[in-house]
Amino acid sequence: MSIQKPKGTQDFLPGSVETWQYIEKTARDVCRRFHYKEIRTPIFEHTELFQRGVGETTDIVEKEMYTFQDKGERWISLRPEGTAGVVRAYVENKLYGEPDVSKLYYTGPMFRYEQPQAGRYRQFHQFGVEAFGATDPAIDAEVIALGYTIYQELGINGVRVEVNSVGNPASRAVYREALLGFLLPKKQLLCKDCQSRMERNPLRVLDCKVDQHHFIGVPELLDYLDEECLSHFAAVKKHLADMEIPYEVNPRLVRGLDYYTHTAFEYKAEGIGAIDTIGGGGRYNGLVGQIGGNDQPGIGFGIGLERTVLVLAAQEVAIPKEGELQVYLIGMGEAAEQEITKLLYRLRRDGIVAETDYLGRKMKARMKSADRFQAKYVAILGDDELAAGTIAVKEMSTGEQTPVPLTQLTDWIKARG
RNA sequence: GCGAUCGUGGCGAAGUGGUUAACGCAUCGGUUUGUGGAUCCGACACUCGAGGGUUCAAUUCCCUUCGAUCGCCCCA
Repeated sequence: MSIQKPKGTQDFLPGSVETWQYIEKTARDVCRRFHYKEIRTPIFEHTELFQRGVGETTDIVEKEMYTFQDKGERWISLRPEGTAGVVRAYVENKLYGEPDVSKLYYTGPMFRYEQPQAGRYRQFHQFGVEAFGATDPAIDAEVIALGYTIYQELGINGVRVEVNSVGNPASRAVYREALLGFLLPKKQLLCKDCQSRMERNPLRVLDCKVDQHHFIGVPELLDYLDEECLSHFAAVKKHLADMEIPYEVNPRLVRGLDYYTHTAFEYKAEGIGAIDTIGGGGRYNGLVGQIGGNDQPGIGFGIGLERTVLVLAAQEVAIPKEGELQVYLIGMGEAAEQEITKLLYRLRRDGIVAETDYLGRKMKARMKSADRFQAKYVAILGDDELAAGTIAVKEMSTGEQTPVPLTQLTDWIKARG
């Protein structure tokens, strides 16, 4: 039996990889204008980084990481998300010593051992940004706007931005108690999932899809935020409004990673199966300190690229094509073939996308190839042309054929486009 | 981790416990020994994800395993 790719991984073949390039190019360009710089960090890190950063009790760290011991008996994990590694690099390279806010972006593969389903893979890809060193709510809004702009410029419609504040650890602890006080008497009425959520992460109970009617009168997190949290959240919303970023406050938006404080947000889209979150992030003011740096605030998000691809496909967004074949060369006879080798290389160096036949096929088959490649022109060189020092150039869309001096082929193609 | 459905040539897709595994698309060749996108003719699966079992006989029945799709949990 031939070897198959590991479960939950994908090959990105020519024809679909262009979509990925389009997303990456667009995202990079938006980051450039927002003045974020790329950072590249290892795909694997010490396991401890994720235990400390993502949170020891999260599902991700508890049961979804690809963890192994290397030959030096170090515990290593493939990164399950992007933030922890960037924070580590920020601390290790003492970027906090720089006078300005560190505004970084990254893209690459992440790994989680999960059951694959629509929009979920074991190796998946994220594009993310992180901004360190500022607590100004304007940065929160900038980060949210950046992500929104990427979706806009990709040509995706109907992306919803949901925002919330999860407060600081102190106010969240108070809320947690109040919430449990409300839920405990109703515990038997709730679905099985919620009963187990109550123990592991009570805030997530509010996400429940079956039992919403039990939650009438439930205490809301926003009511438990202190003055500082509230004014920060208000300022974020003000900045979003100033930029005319459409957003909705979702008081029940809770994120799955432990490190979030204050601002939490998600980007949502319809039509890609059971999953609707295509990106998400938030502020993490305690994280840098936990990783071992001096305590700098930070905020960021991650965009799920597989999910973005699904949305682009669902909305039938046209992907701009690049590198289309301009000319297909055909040489008939030994002398002509020799000349084709030289001509082909010269065209390519001159910036023309050029191709020829390598299967020794007949004229008709070569024409078919050129047609399949959607070549703009076919240039045919035989004994007659060779003697005249020209090449017969056929424009495929019109069928019109003209002799062009061999030395002028590049200029002729460039002039005609 | 749990559940459902599925796995036949490059792709899509029929099929049956038993002599040659439909068909469509694509591909290749021919009709035209230097000209594509149309038509016609022809070629193209020692084999039905893998392993084992039942049977005189299995692609078709059973088990295991691998994978895919979708959903739950969780998340991007």
